[in-house]
Amino acid sequence: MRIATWNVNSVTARLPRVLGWLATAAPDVVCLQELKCSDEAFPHDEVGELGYEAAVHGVGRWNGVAVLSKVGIRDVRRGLLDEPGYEAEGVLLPAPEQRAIGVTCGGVRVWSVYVPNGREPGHTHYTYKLGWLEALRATVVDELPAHGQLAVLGDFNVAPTDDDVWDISAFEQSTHVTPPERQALAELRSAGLTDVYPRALKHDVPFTYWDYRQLAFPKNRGMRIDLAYASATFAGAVTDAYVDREARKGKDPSDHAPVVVDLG
DNA sequence: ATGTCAGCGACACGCTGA
Repeated sequence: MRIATWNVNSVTARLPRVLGWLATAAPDVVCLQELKCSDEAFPHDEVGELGYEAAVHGVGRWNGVAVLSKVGIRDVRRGLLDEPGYEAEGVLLPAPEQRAIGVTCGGVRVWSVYVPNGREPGHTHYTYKLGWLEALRATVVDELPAHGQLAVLGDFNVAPTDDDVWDISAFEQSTHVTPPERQALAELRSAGLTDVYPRALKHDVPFTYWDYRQLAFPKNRGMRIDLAYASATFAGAVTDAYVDREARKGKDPSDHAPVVVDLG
């Protein structure tokens, strides 16, 4: 079974690229992030023509996650256990955002997640990010006993080590690399998950994200922030994993490339 | 050679978030 994750930066703006990639890469299950569309506006018919059912958690404009599957969809769970909302300047948004969806596909439990960006260390959004990662950990702890093969895939907005960014000296005072963010990932792994490290098809580090600005992609100024965190049973079944950096090239790409994981 | 993009409100482009 082939399982992939891709932050598409608007499924509406990216639809031709997404459909083309689904047709060629032919994953059985795909986790998408940053849909920027509602469940009703999601292109269910278009992905359906390629054989996918879709479970969607989105509301429009920002965020939004989905799981597409050719091998069935069961037990859909929208949002995390006790998921925090974003509190800006003392004002708590009325409900959690659309950043996590859990689905069982062909016997594999899959979560598609879009971790909050954090904006800058010390910002209320940064505190929210750390709290959100803790709710993700609690959700994994809640689900792991009932599921052998389980994986959390998505845009984690954290680079696990200094080697996962193009130049650590460019990230002073930045989110994505701070010790508390990395500690939150370490606690997630301690709950029983393994970082499935993809092959680099070019260069020496399998980056998954390159900023649109300043020629970051041609200069390979990237980051590895799209991750697959897998249970022991899932990780033990992995036969291959790679970043499809071809999907970052050409006209109207997302700023993220898909991560593809093959299970034997 | 290239030096950001998407959605929104409102109908032109500035604002927000990434």
